[in-house]
Amino acid sequence: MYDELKYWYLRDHKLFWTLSMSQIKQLCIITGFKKAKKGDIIYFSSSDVPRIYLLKKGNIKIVSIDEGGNETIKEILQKGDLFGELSLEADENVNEYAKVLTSEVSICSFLLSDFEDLLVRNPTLALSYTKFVGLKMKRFKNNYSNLVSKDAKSRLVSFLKDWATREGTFEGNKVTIENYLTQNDIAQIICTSRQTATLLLNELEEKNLIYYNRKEIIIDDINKL
Amino acid sequence: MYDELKYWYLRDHKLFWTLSMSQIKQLCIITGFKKAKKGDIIYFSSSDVPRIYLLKKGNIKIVSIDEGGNETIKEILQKGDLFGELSLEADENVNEYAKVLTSEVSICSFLLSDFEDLLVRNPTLALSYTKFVGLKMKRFKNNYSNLVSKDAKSRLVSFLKDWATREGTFEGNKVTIENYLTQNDIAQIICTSRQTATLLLNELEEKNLIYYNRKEIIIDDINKL
DNA sequence: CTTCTTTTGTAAACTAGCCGACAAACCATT
DNA sequence: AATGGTTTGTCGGCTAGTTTACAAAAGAAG
Repeated sequence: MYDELKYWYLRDHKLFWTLSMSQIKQLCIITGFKKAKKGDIIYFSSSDVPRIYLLKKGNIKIVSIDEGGNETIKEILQKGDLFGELSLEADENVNEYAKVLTSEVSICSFLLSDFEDLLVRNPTLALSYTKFVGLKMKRFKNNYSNLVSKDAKSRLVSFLKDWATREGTFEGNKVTIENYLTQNDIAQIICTSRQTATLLLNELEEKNLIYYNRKEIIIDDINKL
Repeated sequence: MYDELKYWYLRDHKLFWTLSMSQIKQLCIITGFKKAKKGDIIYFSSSDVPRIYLLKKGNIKIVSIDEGGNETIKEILQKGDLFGELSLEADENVNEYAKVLTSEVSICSFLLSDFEDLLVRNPTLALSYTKFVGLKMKRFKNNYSNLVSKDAKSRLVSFLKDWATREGTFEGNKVTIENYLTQNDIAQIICTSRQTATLLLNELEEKNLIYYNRKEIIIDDINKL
């Protein structure tokens, strides 16, 4: 029963598609499972043994705290995303944790060491995993060059577009996004101050390009944005 | 004879340490080899078949051109670094090329497909490679957060420190770096304008923290920087 | 409904760093 | 030693975006 559950949890993720049910079962690498609710903080780095986490349901943000004590949003994760020691190397000096954004999330995790074993025994999986990490790197690179070459406004627009395509529900060119972020969150994601983000969002709303409130964001026509 | 050469070229890289000579020889994956000199441009993305490159000697910069036509430095590579389709996935929409910085460089390359085969057959290598890519991602993340939270001055300082530890020759706390970058290059690396970089470098020099010229940079005491 | 907390809206002052422009210094080549 | 190209130095003017500060609005909790 419970094994079957585990199976589906992993099977869901495209990374594990190639594995047979018995393989996953045999390896039985899921060692942790937890639920959490809005506002909860999940420490994962520098805590006991290194793990890899799979977000099964809901949304979380990965936040890091620098010496000065101010927090930066590193990533926003949705259902199906992996996080934790993705580089397969424990790293103490990073001070990151996850914060729950939606009303309820469920997360499962497995030990890094177990995962390594799995990779060594399944070269094809190892290859897909490498591509997966590579893809993540590309996204980062992309963010980076946006930050370098574009201003806050276009950063906001491309963030909204990205968010829409990843999570929005489309009706033609009209997209509705369930909004689990505060304007402050958005500001941090696009690397600007809260005030500037507010300003820009209102500007977009005045031009009738978007409709914003705390529950949802509606983009009237994603091509016009 | 030539095979032996290939062997050493790969063997040199820590990634390939675990492989035996016969393994490398058998796989015989090195399919390209070229020399180039200062100012030369090496196209690698979107050109014919995807490859992975290994910089054997000298320094190059990876540059990308955006729609507007202005170039951004993505990375500075030194002897021993890998570049190209590291994420194992060809990607046309990135417009990147490499530009030679030092008087002479040599580069060898192999086909992405050959490398994939190698990875599938050597799970341990696959694992190290994944860690290698992961490490690269961490560096990027680090740059990113520097850009977000630090000003130009501290970005310059941390770049100099990083450069020094990677390539400088130490005499106690005094470091000498062979300078193959122009101030414009440095400016692009730390994401600022050429003028600001000049200003900051001169400022550091006035305070006797560094000594700068076109051939070398001497950091008087890396701890005081 | 009242109170408290979080989120959003707005405005004014300030500043880091960009941009354009130009001169001086340096380097390579003939 | 003359020429031409690249790199470095320097100066204001300018602007995107920060910071500080306060108020209004929206939720959450009793």
